Amino acid sequence: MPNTESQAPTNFIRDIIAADLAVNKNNGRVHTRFPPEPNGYLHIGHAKSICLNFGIAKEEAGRLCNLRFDDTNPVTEDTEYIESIIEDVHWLGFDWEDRLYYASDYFEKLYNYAVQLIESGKAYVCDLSEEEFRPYRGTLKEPGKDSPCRDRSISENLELFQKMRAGEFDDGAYVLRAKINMADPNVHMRDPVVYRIRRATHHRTGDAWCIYPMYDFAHCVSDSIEGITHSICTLEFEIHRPLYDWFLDQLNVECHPQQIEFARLNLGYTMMSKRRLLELVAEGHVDGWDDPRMPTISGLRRRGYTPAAIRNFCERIGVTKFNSLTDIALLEHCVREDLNKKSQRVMAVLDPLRVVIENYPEGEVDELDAINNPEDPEMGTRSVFFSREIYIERDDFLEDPPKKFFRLGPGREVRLRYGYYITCVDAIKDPDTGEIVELRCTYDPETRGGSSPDGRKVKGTIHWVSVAHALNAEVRLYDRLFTDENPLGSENPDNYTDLMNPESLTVLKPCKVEPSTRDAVPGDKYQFERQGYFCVDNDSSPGNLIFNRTVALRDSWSKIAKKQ
RNA sequence: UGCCCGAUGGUGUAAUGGUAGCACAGCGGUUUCUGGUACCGCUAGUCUAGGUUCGAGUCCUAGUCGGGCAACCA
Repeated sequence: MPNTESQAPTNFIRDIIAADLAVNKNNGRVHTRFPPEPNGYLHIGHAKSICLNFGIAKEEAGRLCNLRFDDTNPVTEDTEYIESIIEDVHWLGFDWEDRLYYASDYFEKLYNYAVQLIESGKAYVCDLSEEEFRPYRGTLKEPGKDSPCRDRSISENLELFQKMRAGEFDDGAYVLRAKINMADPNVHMRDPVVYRIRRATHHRTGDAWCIYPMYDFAHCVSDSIEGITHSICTLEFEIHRPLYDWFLDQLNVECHPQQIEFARLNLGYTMMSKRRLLELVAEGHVDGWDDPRMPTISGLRRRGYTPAAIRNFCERIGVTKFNSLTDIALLEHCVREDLNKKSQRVMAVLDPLRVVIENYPEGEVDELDAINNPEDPEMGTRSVFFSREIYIERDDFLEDPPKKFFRLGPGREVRLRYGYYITCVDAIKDPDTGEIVELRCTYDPETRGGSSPDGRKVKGTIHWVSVAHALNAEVRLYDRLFTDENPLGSENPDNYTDLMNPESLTVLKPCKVEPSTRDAVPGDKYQFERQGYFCVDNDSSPGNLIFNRTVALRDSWSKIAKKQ
């Protein structure tokens, strides 16, 4: 079935696949894979790759996409990351059926392929240490020179490699190198390391191995083993492609996938480096991988983003080979668009100002009808409770309202959403600070439900919550994590923590929310009318409601106010 | 002075030799019991110089600018 969510725009990778299909390459098969290393949590940049790889597979029946963990470096990898990655890819809405693989599953095969390489004289065991080898590698401009071990006999290489596996040498004492060309202008082709000795307990194979294959060898062979047709990766691997092809050519395998590179996602005011993200977590600059300010999938989930919004974003940004910096406003647009259609509306007062309706009888309660979602009548209606004392938003009242301010002011009339028209008759101030502590208003009983029999118009409608019925809640407002659009793009990328936004988190407490949210559970999403989309946080509980602001509503008043 | 890749409005992208289009952002308007949504309109672009062609964003040449590459990381 074609993708019904949106007609996916074409891109150069789809074009390549279409061209391959046209000449019946791979017998018409299309098989991709998403190959994360389990050394960190997935971020929105990985979502781009996931949507691309799984998206291509989803396009037509018979196409497949594997999930494969590229777990060849036990030092940095962990099962915690495996679990989070599996959860995140599923949450995004993709499925690999029974094709969950690990490069570590192929360790034995990989070893045998390495032996094959040695036997054909294409690899040798080198006893130069990392440091000793450095001068042999040459520079970007100058060729390297051959290792003294380069001409070791095949039988000796075989024996040494076997002993490497058997644990007879110290870490780093020997490596297996591909015998390619020390003068190649591409430094990755200058006899790259294929296997290194590393006594580290692997999260899946334990201590079964003390030698581990390098990426360039493990990755192409793993792709080949799985019958991958199109091996899609990011631009920084472009320079590795000749090596990818070299290994598969030497090994004479039946499946030789085509590596295709695309530009990774860069998003403004955040960063996509797993290493840097890990630092933010480890150094306590954020609350964890799922801190709602993080660009991780788990952070976005906790923030209230939906899988559909993220998938849609990934479609819209396109796929090219050009390094770009995507405007965060596009991501925000995508969540608003999705949440607007789906969210239950509710009234919540974030910065409460008490209002007494002087002519409303004490002790009386009115039950009013409110629409749950004007975008979706099927979501029905609910009751909101009105009484003599209510809270309104502090910034919905101005003592000296400027032009075009449609809300409350002395002597002004506004509509309470789904309620009555009220007119402000007095503003009571704290005698010491001058701060307004309470408003005195009157209501027009004829305007119940929000319209007047005489047809008079009010320009403003404001949200409110009955004091007697309001629930207390904590509300967490989030802003961009960095003050710089490209925090790692400065001259000194190491100082990125200097660029962190001290106001990225604002906690509001106590806020006043409608009683209909009483039983809200983590993950529940609401639109707080006139304010934004909010999501119940993981820390929330029935007696202690906590909401995260996913994204604010578009606010044209703030633009007008700024201009004045 | 090495190798690889790239260049289209402010941003992200489309146009496969034939009217430079879409989305976001910005600006203006209509509708509205959310200053939301929806709808309408406006602003704004082919890195430069040559060449091929009836015709070039697209092909060729030269230049300019940007990114990547020298881990026993992926």
